[in-house]
Amino acid sequence: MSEQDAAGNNFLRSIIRKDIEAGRLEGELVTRFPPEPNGFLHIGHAKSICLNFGLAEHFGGKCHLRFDDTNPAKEEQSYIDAIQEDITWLGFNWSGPVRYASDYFDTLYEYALHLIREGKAYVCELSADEAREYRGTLTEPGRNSPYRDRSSEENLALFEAMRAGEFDEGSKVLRAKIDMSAPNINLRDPIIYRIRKQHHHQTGDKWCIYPTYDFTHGQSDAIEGITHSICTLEFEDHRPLYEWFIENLPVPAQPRQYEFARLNVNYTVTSKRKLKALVDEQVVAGWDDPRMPTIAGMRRRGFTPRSLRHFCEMVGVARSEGVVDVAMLEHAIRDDLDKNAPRAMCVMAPLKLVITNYPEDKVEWLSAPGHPNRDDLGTRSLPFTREVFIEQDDFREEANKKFKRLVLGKKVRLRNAYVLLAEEVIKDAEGNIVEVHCSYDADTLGEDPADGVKPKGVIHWVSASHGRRAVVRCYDRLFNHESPDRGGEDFMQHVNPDSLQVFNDCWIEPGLADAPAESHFQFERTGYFVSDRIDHSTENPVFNRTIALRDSWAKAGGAE
RNA sequence: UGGGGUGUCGCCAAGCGGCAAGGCACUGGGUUUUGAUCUCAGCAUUCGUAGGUUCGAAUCCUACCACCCCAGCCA
Repeated sequence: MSEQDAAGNNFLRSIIRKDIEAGRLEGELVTRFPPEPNGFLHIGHAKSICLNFGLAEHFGGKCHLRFDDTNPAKEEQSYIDAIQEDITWLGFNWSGPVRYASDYFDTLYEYALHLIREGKAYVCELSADEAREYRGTLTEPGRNSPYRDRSSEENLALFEAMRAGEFDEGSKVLRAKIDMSAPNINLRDPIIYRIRKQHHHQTGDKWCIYPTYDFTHGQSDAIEGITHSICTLEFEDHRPLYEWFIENLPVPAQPRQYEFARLNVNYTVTSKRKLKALVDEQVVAGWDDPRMPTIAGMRRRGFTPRSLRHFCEMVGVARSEGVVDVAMLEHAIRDDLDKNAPRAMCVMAPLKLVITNYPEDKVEWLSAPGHPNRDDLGTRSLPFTREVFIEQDDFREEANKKFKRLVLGKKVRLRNAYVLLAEEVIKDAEGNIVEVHCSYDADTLGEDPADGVKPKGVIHWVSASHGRRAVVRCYDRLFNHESPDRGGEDFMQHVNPDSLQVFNDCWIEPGLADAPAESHFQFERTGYFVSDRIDHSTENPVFNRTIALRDSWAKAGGAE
């Protein structure tokens, strides 16, 4: 086993390995990723995707994509489309066609009839409220429904009438007859079919009764020959029911369910319900807003499939619930982009520098590496001119020795260019610094100054005459509370009001405007950015900040 | 005072009776035309607690404690 494998090792791999060794797998490993199309996929789903597809990849098996579409009231075709795009973007390919639990509605209906004929299911006419009462509580057993002992014939007739649309929604349900006194509430005659006079995105108006999750999932797994059905911990209590159906129905295979702990990340929410609320209440611009922990949002923010997959690998798979520090996610994307993103320069809050000893009309095209330690990323040309922009934060009239940038009367190196000396500050009537006049040392291109005194600072810059205007959006965490979830409905109160900051007067090196949408860069000394996949164009460049560079100076209070 | 789970470093997480991996975070040193990267070093005498078995226990046994999930005709 390679080190890589050892890192990705987890209890599920052990289980599968043992199954293979014991010859319990007749064919190959088959897993599935079963999203309900009622929202966009989020980072937690990414973990499940990496797990299910990753397991199949690792053991040379297959992974199906199956939409768990048993509740037409909440589902939409648009979500189906988005989910497929997310999975593909992450770099996974499902085996065979896109599948739907609704593909099996006919079979599921037959299974229900089978249960009825066996005396193991009945039509119940208790209202929802009554059913709740009869169900008992966590500590008290339930009571049998008065409809529990109908004959198979009567149940068959009633169920068929349900299917024919003869009853109102909520008036009747089909229940499995198991045990109303079971300590596991899921076994207290669970509802397996309910009446929903709803148009279904896949089956249209063919059905007015829909099977529940419990009655659908395991049987769908069996029909598809899923060998290991992996879900999150909250379904653990459903496993006995999953097994009950498999045992009591003429299904073609015997899948097994295994559970793992879902992913939680601090300073964020991973609940489709809450994410939908953020969209519906327009706290964000949409499911793919760069601040959203959705896969589409993170993509737009500038995360890469590789970084997300690496993150999921780092996080691991286990059965203990915990909260992963966002710092780990941030590490994953920085790590990837540091290695792979070409470098560029962008000034976000410009201050004009006039290099007084540089000829007015002169333009030098300086060569700069695409990446400091990757020659394969080539070089780029930077126009050097008399007037350049630097960051306002990179100049001070006076400063202590810790400030390694431009100070009046001191020297600094312009990244990939010359060393210059700040000689004069020009201010407006209010005393604001308007521009700084400097002189440059023509012998310092790629060389240290002749006097041997090396400037301690290096700052980025963009030609004022040849640079291009750009809009840069900086994103911060959407919530300013470590666990916005806790305490129930109040997560909206923790929304960070400053999660988006737009810079409209940014200057980028000219070549950057030609970047295609969704290109990743490191703006040196600033952070990692991506050209927006929707709004960016050569005419109107728009970049999103994916993540800032680590900044030990700021951390130590340097920016004070 | 039901059932099902989980408890190993600030956060994830290996470990499966032989003497506590790794990653993130953090701290300190070095390199550096990015206060980035890289690099070196440090970071659990201890595994929820208390007993017990054993030459030996995070790993086995017992009891206790804490936290999570379950009473949708959601998934």
